Amino acid sequence: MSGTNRRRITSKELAKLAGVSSATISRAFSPDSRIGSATRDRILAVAREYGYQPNAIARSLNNQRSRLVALVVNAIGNPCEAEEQQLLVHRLQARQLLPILLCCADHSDRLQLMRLASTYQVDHVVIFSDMVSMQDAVDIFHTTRPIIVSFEPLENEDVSNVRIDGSVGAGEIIDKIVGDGKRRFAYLAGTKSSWIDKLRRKWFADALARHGLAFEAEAFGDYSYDSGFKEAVLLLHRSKVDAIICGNDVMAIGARDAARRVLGKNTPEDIAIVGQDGIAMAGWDCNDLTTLSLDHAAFMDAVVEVIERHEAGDEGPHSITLTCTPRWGSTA
Amino acid sequence: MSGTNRRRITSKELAKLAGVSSATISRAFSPDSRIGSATRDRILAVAREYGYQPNAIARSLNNQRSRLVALVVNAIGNPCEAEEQQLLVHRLQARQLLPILLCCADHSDRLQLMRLASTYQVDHVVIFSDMVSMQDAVDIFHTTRPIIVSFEPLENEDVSNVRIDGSVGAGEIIDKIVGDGKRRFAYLAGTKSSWIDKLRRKWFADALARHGLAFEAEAFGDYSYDSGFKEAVLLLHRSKVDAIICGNDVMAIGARDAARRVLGKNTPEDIAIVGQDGIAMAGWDCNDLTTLSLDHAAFMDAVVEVIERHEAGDEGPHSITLTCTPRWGSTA
DNA sequence: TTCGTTTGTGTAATCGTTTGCACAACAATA
DNA sequence: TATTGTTGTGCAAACGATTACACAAACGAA
Repeated sequence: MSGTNRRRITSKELAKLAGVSSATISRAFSPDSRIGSATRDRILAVAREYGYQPNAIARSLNNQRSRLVALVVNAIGNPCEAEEQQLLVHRLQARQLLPILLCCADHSDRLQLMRLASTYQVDHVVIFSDMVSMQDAVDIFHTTRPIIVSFEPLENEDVSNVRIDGSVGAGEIIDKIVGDGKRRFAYLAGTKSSWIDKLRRKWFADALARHGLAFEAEAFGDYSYDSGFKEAVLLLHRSKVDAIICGNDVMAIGARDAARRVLGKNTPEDIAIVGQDGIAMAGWDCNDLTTLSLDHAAFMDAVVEVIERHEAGDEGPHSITLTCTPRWGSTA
Repeated sequence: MSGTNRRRITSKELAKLAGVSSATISRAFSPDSRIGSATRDRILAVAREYGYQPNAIARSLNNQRSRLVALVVNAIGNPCEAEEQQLLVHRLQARQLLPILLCCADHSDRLQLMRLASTYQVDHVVIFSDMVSMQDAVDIFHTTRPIIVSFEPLENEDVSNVRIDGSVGAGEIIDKIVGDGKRRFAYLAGTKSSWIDKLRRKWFADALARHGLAFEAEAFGDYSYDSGFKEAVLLLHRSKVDAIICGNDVMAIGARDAARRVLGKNTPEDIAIVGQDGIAMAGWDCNDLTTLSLDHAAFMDAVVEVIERHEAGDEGPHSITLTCTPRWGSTA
């Protein structure tokens, strides 16, 4: 009930109250273990009365399984990651797995943070952040069943991963824009160091190459609206591009606003602007962005699929590849 | 190094390797404990060599302190919560506290979820969600140092909390809009059942009352853009309001788009639209929303302040109140 | 009746730390 | 030299569960 007692009751104490041994208490809470159903019912009743719940920390120590999952992300504030995390957290919760969030943005010491999480004996690790090297992650979590990485830089490691391939979708988008008469492309990257971003850029660069074109200008932001706005202004002042491919949707919205407000250019007539991610906001009436979109639900299904295989004892490595598709808006 | 050994080395094993007892290993990792500095250095060196880190699960069991913090939120996808969570997670990480995320949206069984988290002996709980009753939270986490609730329905409980008061700011916004000649107000609520939303509505209703006005129409959404859009359309079709106060910024953006696109009404001339939260997106050039804004950083500072007092052993209850201020845009 | 099997329960070891207590070595003091 | 203090270390008992093993009771079959 609304007990205000500070201390939690232990299985040994409950055992005394129910007139059994603590082993029997434990069995009452394990779905398939040899125990009389009368005993179980009685124990569960007494447990409810005294608010007893088995201590997960103690259980984890004994089991060698914590049912904790470390989620290594860049920034929750980024809508794309937020949408994905939301979906993943729900899927984990449905499986009685609890997510521990590690946020790598800003100047936190990422390695130390991962080391800290690893001391909690997490059962799984999902790396979304491209700010940590895969090798560091593998080293630090060497004891955890091999980690899952969300993107894949090369086919180098024997690490389970979920890979995103947008090359085909990027091709379709470039075809359309070139078909509309645009020839002078710029790439507005998420970050300078991100390998994810380098891969994504390559999808579009390859598609351009098939038309005998290449990026005329480059700029680097930080995945934020403000950086998209600011870099687009600079870009459009120093070169005469008529199409900008952006590292994500939020930057694309920033770039669109910059083009419209500062340069007086409209999409798609004066300039084509393309985002990446396919976040919900891109589809809002006020944005209506053309974007290379990923099915986030399918993405997270894939992540969970790998986790479940690991749970089942099949350590893989497993690899699942997903593709991105264009979502057409009025900006390109 | 890049060891691929599955099992983690224990303090007892390391003790053998270093020629000491496991107690000494433990002391080497405790900042202020009686241990010779030569011994400590040697142990730390050997530990690094074999990749030893103390097992936090075992430590938690012994210490009765897990350094885990449960964050009970509605939805990470909601930008306002995402921004706040981001700030909070950083502050926690800086204190070597790890956040466990409980996401209450959708149809997950919130109570069971909280019970699950409570078995992990979390040191603190922060309730952001208004989908769980405070009483449930207090009951389930009765063993944890009293929980922190982000808003406060009434002065009813002896629970530490951080309270948001927007009454003054809401008054300023209403004054401005009434001064601009608007008289017919609607409230587009976040949800029907949320007590947070009821409080927020009251701030504006009280301000209207001072002008001898009241809300002429009401509608209920779910804090999403789509619900803001849809409900605004219905609202504007069935009543002749010239000002809409929305439950959050995202719905306000949806309402603004609906007014513009479906009804052909512009802000602020034809209709005033006001948001709440003060998320970054509200300030984007394409939105430029007038909103009752909260300083999220100060908010999270306050949450951490309470956590730190609890950590220091002062269980309070503590209460901190923050106020909201208008952020003027072009929609009102 | 007697033996083998099934069922339900208790005993005790284990998971990997931390920490109170005891004690040896050594330094400082009288 | 004998007497205190101070340091550094080990021993062993927690912390709160789970589970292999042992065993008694109940049951069916011969």
